[in-house]
Amino acid sequence: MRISELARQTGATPRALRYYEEQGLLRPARRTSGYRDYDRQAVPTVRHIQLLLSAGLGTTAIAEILPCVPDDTTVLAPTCPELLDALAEERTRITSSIEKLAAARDILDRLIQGTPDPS
DNA sequence: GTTCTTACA
DNA sequence: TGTAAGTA
Repeated sequence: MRISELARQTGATPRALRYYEEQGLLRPARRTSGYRDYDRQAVPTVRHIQLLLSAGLGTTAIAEILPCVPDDTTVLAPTCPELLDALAEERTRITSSIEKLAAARDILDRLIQGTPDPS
């Protein structure tokens, strides 16, 4: 199928699909016309990419995880240790971000309420 | 008409 | 990422 068809089936814009390819997330074949030619597997693969993206993972992390996922998989289940490691690392990063944001929020709370800061 | 690449805001 | 330009 061509790019617009894959876009229709996944909700991703053609722009995003080309970007995924640029990031090494998709490797569509090429027609003699130069048009990208995606196979059916591309649909679930793009859905996996979207899921991982919404989980906060970057394209580089996803590029490492994708090869661990059987392309015919419906639900993304941990298949190889690399996948678990990558997800665990991302979770650590997210936890760290949450802590920093919470600290920033606390500071704002004190400023808003005019409470003297603990230092 | 659709897609491609490149480039800019 | 959206969009415009100039092609194939």
